[in-house]
Amino acid sequence: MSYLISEFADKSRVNKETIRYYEQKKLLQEPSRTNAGYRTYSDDDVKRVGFIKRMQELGFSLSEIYKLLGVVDKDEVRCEDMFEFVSKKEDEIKKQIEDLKRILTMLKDLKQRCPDEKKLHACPIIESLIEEE
Amino acid sequence: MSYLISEFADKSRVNKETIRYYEQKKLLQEPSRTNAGYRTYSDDDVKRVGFIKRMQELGFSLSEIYKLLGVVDKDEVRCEDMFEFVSKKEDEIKKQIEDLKRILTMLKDLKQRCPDEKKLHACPIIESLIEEE
DNA sequence: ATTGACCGTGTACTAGGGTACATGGTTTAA
DNA sequence: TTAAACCATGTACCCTAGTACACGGTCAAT
Repeated sequence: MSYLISEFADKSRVNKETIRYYEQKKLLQEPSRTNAGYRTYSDDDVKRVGFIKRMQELGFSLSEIYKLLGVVDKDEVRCEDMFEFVSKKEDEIKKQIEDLKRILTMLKDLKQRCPDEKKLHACPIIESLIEEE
Repeated sequence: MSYLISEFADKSRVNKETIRYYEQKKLLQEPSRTNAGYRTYSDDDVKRVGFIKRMQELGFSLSEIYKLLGVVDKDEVRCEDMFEFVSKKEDEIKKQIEDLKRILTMLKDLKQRCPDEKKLHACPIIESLIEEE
């Protein structure tokens, strides 16, 4: 099974420009080519894009995914590396959730204490955010 | 206490280019100037930049912060629909928290697949992310 | 033989949040 | 008075994660 770029992109559920972009960013290895120079791809490549997309959904940036793929490609995959990588991300996400909860509280306060414009102009929440050190 | 731009930027812990950028984006009002045309700033301006930075950390974009600063500046126009603005932001944040919690669950699931003695095994995280649905 | 649907490359564009630099004026100290 | 260390403006450039063209080659069918 060998695909040209459009079919490959469809199978991977991304645009073909994105495929070229991933190649440029070295997330995909240089593909083999037909005599005419057309890129050709395999089912393994489809899996690789799937991996990239899943990692993205988990909140990893392309450069983080690049690092991980580098490890995968070198076959130096130690479970420990991946475990640490995921653990670090977990901490990041936990912190983000805590921050968002704090804002939520602040927004609720703002709505309750300053239900109209007049009160807004002397809103103690904004004041306290400005004063805080 | 009046500062030239470099001292002000240092006190606010941002670059002086960022100060000019914020001025351009109307997050900072036009500063007063010396005879030579040099911008001068006060301690209140330092507090204002502090507010901007704190709000940014909490996930607000500069244009959202601009709107919120309308309260501080007692600007009727920017304060219009503040209640709706805050309500909308509240919903957004709630959704973000739900998304992040979902991701957190997924990350935890991934970690649970790791064997106890991590160095001895092929990584099940990579395997489960690379295999198709 | 020509049309249309592919493919290739390179470049430019998006938004958000800045950063860097070129060119020139001002202030301060030796 | 001249050099360093500021300041001004404007423009170009960086990143992220792509998207959109323009211009040209290739291939299959009519």
